[in-house]
Amino acid sequence: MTTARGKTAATNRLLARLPDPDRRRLLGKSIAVQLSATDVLYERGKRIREVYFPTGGSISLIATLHGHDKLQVGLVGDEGMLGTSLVLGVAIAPSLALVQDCGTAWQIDAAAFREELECSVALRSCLQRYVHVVMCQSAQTVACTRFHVVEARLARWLLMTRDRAHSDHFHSTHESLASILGVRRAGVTHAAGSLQHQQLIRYSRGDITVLDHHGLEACACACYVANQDTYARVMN
Amino acid sequence: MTTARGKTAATNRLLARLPDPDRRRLLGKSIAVQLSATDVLYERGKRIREVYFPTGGSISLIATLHGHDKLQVGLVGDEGMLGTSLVLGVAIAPSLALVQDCGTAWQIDAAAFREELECSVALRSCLQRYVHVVMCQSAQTVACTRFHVVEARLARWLLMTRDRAHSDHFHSTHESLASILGVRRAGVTHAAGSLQHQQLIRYSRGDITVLDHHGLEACACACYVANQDTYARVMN
DNA sequence: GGTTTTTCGTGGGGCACCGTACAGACCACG
DNA sequence: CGTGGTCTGTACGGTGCCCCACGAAAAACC
Repeated sequence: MTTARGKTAATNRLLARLPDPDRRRLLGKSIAVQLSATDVLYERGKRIREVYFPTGGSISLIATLHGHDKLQVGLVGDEGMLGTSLVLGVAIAPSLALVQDCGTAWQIDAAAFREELECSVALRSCLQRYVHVVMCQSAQTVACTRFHVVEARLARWLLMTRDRAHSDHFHSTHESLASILGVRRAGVTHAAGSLQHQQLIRYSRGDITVLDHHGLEACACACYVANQDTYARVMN
Repeated sequence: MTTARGKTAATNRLLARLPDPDRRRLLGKSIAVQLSATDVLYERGKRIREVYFPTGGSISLIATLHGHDKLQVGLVGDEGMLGTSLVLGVAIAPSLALVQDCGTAWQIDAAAFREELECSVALRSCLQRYVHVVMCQSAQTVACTRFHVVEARLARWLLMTRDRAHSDHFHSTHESLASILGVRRAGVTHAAGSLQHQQLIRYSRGDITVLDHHGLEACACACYVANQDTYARVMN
């Protein structure tokens, strides 16, 4: 309910878990960058040149099927990182990564990141655990996308984005939501209209406000809570 | 087309990539086990006690949604391994793993496996790459499950299982296929009937024979080839 | 201030698949 | 040889979403 505009010092939750020396050494090799909406950070199959630790905003991981259909397969904010492949020693991006909600991030050169991985046991351990979380969530998403109706999946997306925006207010049109959920634009209009009718959200021309996130949770599929649990269980 | 019943010395393709000394040391700590159909190797959320390197047969990774709906999210044979989580330092299984097609595997105690991971750079590198492959395939599966029709997904599954069985003949009822694909049993009957009508497969009471795998590939979604490409590209 | 662009609402016809149910065919077992 | 269990074929009404399309309203641009 709180809009959380307290502008807490921008941090990344993965980096926050590192011992001070390790984090400091990593940040020493990093630069703070601004991520603007629709920026393309990775393209599927292409080389990963930098990794990112978001400290605000969110990045969408998108799968494309032979050019036409698109679908979001992951959403990364300050709870995660971009470039998990490098943690596994592969410098190829598995999917398109584009900025959904503008924000900031720590950017590190791929080679420098690899060096740090070698040096820091804590970094390796932390990021490998995160990769595991991503794999679990990915499996969950397969089933979710198959079985759950658009309205529930939309509610889940709204909650996830809200968490990463640290705000009840963010931006996304029905059109882009359709591509995220892998449905028609009209399908989103219908589902969003229903949520608005239930007084759970309010939106107008791309401006979305979450009015009642508890109500939204009730509307969303259990995948939202399941993913949160996975993160908490594995990372602690 | 060849039934490949040549019973080539049972090997695991991941282990085959290791330098001789590393592989020998790992196998020294392993035992050969028989996997029987419907054996449960892992349960979601529970501790992983052993890892497996299949040398025959196939194991199904299954996501369950709040008890009811089931769906296969991965299929592992002699091209892969079970227990990828341990490669990431997590001893918790992300999904249910049960034997689909009986066969054999090398089994290694989790602790011993961890030791080997520490020792062998080649093992680490190889398995981390494999984890990356799994992540890519998982992303593909999300989109596939969302967009592709049952017949195409069934065809893909038949091809994948055929590859892992190293045979055009294997066993699975419409009922179990329904749970794998996340559709009704009647839906499988319909799709399988269509494939049989096209002379691509023949089946009877659970016995499935692939008659024309090139024709099946034409029927299957591009995800089959895409996953093969991913494996080849990343592992080489 | 008028025109274009973006965003959202809505409608009709169609398709893939669902839930359920029943019946025939084949196999195993006593 | 009969009986029961397993596996498969099929049918019917219903639903969620598709494709296509048109219209309205708000914002952006000149």
